[in-house]
Amino acid sequence: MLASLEKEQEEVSEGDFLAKENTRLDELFILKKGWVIATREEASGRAHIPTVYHPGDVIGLSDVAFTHTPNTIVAATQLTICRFPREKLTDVLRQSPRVSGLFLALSMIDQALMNDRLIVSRRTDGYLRLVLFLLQTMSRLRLMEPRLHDQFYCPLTQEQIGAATGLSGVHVSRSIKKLLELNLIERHKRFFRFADEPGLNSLVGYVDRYESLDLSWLPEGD
Amino acid sequence: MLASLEKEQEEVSEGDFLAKENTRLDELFILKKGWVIATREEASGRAHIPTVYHPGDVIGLSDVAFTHTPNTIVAATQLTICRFPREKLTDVLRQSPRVSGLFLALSMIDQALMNDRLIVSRRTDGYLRLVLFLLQTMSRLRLMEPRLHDQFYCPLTQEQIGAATGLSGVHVSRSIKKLLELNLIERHKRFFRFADEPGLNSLVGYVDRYESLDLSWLPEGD
DNA sequence: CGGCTGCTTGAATAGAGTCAATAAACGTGG
DNA sequence: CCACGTTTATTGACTCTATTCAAGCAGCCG
Repeated sequence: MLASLEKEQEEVSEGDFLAKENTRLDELFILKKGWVIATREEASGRAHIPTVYHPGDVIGLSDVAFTHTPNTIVAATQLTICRFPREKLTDVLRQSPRVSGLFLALSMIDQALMNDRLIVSRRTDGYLRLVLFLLQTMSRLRLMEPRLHDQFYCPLTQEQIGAATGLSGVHVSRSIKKLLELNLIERHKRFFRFADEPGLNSLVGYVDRYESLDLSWLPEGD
Repeated sequence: MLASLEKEQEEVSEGDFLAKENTRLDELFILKKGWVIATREEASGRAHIPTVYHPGDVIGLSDVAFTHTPNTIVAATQLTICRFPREKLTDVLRQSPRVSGLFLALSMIDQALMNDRLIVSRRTDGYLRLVLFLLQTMSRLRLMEPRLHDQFYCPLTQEQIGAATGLSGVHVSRSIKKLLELNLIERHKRFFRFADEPGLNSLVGYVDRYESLDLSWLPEGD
């Protein structure tokens, strides 16, 4: 079932749009390769990135239920994607209780991650938002590529990291510096390495949600 | 189908717990009457309220996918609830594509609302967080009780509103004062009335997500 | 070797938090 | 019905931290 959804792959260039703000989004995308960001301009004019998508993610699960999406969805790197028209979602619901449950689970997971981000976004200490960003990104990437161990390449500019964490680009730079000085991370260009992951975890009380999944309630069969 | 889920109602007293942090949550709750808050203590020790539930909400949709919930779920008022064991979710997935889709839609809606909150939480202007809180709450309550028009009773203390918006209790008081001075709202005790709803909307670029739902992709039948 | 973009650093500003003191509202029991 | 104590709300003074503006510094590509 899932395989049938991923028949036709498609390449997308960096900077291309998968969806534009205030338009109807009538398909989902399954991201096979690359990073995607959802951006949104806020009333004050500042750009925000509510979500960053990584390989394996289903893009648009929080948008298809609405007549128009509030987000602009952009390829942050070169991509490989599979399109997933909305009617196919209807088919899935009709035909496969298990895959339906998986979609529901995905949505729940996204919500849990966003909850964690929401809490941290409300603290004043900005560098902790960066810490959570790094930890969540690492966890997510490890899911698909366990061999990454303790480091990853972040294709986003510091300005974009700021938009994703709610900091100004300037402050992202300062926060990285602080983490370097505390010997919590190392960095070479856009590679980040965790020098002291337990230390980072305890700073924000981080829990890897992927490690505490319980999907025993999913129906068996296809 | 849905009716069968709501057979046995149950009363819960204010202050009672529906779930405790770091325990397994193996049932959902359908909230019939009253307000419920999910609370969480953050690393620094400050209390946060990531979600406030209102009549009609399904409580715990972001928690059942995990072996333990990060949230403590508390009755903010006297409640009427229906329990919804996790196995029943499995039944729903197996038996009713449409209700499965509805659950998925609910989860998507929650996500969209949280996205809006996340964006606003990242701005510095605190009184705007309060504005969004009021607007989202009003929209949500109107869903079930359209006759409310432009006012509602908020059973939460200002300290709790602060925990829900990411402000200190003190600052909630100041922000309310500011909105009163701008003639955007009126207030009598814990009743809030919108004196200028368009004005409030434009402050935060508010969009009522409930009014832009598109559920045409839900399968027909039960 | 320019010219671009992205990163770093400094100084000044603005806004939210904290602490603390008061005032108002609410509930309880006499 | 009133007096008391507790909780909740308001206000002021001060601190701390992220932002903004601005200038300088890489690093990359043509």
